[in-house]
Amino acid sequence: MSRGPELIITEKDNAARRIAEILSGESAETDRMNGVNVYKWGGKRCIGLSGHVVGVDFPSEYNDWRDVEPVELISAPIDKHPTQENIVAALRRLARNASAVTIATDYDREGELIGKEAYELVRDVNDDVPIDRVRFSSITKNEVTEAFANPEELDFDLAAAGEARQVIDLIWGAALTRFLSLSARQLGNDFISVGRVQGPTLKLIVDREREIEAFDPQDYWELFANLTKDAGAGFEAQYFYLDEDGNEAERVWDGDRAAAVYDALKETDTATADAVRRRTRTDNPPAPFNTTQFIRAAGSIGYSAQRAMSIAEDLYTAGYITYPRTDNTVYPDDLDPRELLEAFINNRTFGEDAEALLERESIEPTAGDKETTDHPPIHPTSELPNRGEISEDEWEVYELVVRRFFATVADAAKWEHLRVVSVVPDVSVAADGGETVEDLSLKANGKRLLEEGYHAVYPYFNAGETFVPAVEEGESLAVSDVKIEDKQTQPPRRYGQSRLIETMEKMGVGTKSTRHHTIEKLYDRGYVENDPPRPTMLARSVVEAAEKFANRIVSEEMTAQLEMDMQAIAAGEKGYDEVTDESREMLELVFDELMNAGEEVGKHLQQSLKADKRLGPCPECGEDLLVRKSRYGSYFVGCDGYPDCKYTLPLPSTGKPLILEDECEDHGLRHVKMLAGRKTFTHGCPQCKADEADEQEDEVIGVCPDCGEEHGGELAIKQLRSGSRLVGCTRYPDCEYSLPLPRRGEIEITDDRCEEHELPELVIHNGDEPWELGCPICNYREYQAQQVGGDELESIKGIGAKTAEKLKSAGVEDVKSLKDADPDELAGSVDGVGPDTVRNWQANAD
DNA sequence: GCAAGGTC
Repeated sequence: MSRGPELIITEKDNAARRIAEILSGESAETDRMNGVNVYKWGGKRCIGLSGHVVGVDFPSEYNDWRDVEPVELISAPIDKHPTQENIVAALRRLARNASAVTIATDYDREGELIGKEAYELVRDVNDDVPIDRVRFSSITKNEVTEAFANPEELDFDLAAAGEARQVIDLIWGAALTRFLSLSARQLGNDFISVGRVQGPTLKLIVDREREIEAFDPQDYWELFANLTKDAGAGFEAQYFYLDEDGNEAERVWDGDRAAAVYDALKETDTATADAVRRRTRTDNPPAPFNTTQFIRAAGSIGYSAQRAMSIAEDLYTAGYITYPRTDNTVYPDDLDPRELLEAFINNRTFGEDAEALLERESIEPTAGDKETTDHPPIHPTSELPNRGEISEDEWEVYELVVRRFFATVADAAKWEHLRVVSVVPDVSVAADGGETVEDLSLKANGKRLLEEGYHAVYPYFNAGETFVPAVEEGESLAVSDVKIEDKQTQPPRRYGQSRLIETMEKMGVGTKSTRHHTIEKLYDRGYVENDPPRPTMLARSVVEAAEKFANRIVSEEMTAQLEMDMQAIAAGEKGYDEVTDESREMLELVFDELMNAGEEVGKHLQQSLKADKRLGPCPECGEDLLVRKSRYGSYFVGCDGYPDCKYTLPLPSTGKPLILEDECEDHGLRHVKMLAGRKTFTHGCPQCKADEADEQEDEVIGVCPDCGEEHGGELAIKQLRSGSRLVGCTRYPDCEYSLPLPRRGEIEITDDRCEEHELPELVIHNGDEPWELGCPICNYREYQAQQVGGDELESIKGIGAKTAEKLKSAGVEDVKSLKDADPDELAGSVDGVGPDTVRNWQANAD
């Protein structure tokens, strides 16, 4: 047995650092090995992996999609190989002479598998070192020391359950993806993918679109009247009746009847308050954040799922919030809410709220339904960021997390609901050729916030009140302002990103760490566009093909079945081989059907791909004009009749084109929008844009500074056929001098001239405020000067204007000198900055 | 160049 150090292996660097701190009593030092952090103290070494450091895949001879029949993948061998070479190498080096190894990966199924992967890597280089496993549900002193005092064994059955999932996902995903891609001849970047998680997610979106299309809107009417008590304030009440089942209904489906009730109400002066009901309702504070609910809340303040998670990950890495990937909605016992609140009392933004919360005698946090053992619900840590140090977006998300924590320890709110039903008795209603005498009912629901409770600290929920005055039963109310609104039933709404993630969670599809990635993947694959995501024709085709031949891959059943099998493997009731063999057999059956349908499926997919690019008829030959991509990566409009028809139209050079539903009335072409993040804009009909440019004469405004003297080139305002405008040389393409101009607005050429460049000052008229752009050369120079250069401190994540100022006064002027600085030394000379923060900046600068 | 799952 070797007498080397004892090695501890965690799932990620962050956990390694914290565990080392706890076990060493903060005396651990950081070493770098192959670019990986290794924490060392006494005879111990602690290294963090990066999740899975090995991956499963087919051997390289299966790499060529055209050489291998997709069906062959079902029985192909599967290899495990390192995917994070440097970490694997460091781990091997440390393991070789370790005297003991402890696996301390996350306490969940995937963590057990990651632990087994580490186990195998250790065993490769060290046959006899004892390997333990420790389990703890949060990285705190008590839990960690307790766990390390009572080490356990690795659970190989649980890890095997995870391995079965890996293999089944790989085989089904790879074989079917290759089959669809090959059949539609979509190889390279534009392959057509399916998988156990993306399949059902895409089907959700496609199914909803089918419902929307099949929806048959129904007309109905709603009636309202204003009721007034004495001379007091009026309130709105809505007409209702009892339907066949005796339920209250507000929608009137018969137009004649609606009109008759309207006429009758208009003739009415007074109604009588018939039933007044007052109720107090408790409005409990929300449960702690898990990933899904966090994404949902961030969505309600305008962040996409992807963006919200990316910000949360940054806040986590910086140490301001806990781990953002969690299913847990119950705070662990070791979280002392009082202590955490105290960390906020001196903060400008949160201090008052924290103090108010602390003033109460008891603090009882809320709890959700799910309690897991790997990570706590998302909550702020006791380390607070300076507002100026993080970006606006980061601050907004951070505030959301802080306030959610506040809400979970705040009091319930109390509402008073007041319902007033008023009746207009014995009204004659003339409809359907007859006349009836009936009582017309009007109802109003008011609500008033009696106790603000958690709303005081958590303003993200609607706490709006509806006013209805105190009315006594039998009281007489004046009727006025009778209104009738004609409406239509609406189709179901498309899933937004956060609703999609919630639904995936409910179906048990994907995990807290992957759901937002899956949605992003659907965008990347060209299956959905826009936000909320809308399916393309390709997506429908893929779902249709799958429904017909491989329904499992688009059904949530596959995950449900897999989950059961994994539990059986973990419980020792089923074997890994049994489960994977069964799955292989099922896929064989799928391919029995699929093999004969390749051509048909491929044709259908190709038609849909074309439909997704179709703009409308070619003016020269009548075939379809399609959005195409040039060899150089730019987009243009070309004819499907190519090479017989060579008609083309240009598209703007920025962004990725999205074909809109609107169609140009003149040319029958769909409008185009260019997606380019913040610079997204609508291009419109490309034919109109080209025509405009053809009609527009270039307007000369001065002499070209590059070639004017030598060749007499002049500067002119030009409108290009691609829709963009610029100031360019009349000798183009011999002289390429150009300055950008805004895409929109009318350009006014004033009589004022710039003295330096002898060009007229320009004014852009777009909307209310004219924009004085000035001399185009000066304007461009200013614009360039404003762009933050690569050597500016502020280009580093985590450094805002204020911090940059402080750093400069400490003698750190640019990125290079920051990277060269000694963290401890620099931290000593800048207020409110610790050495770890400096290290973070240095890492971000790379 | 396929999946889904970790982590960054």
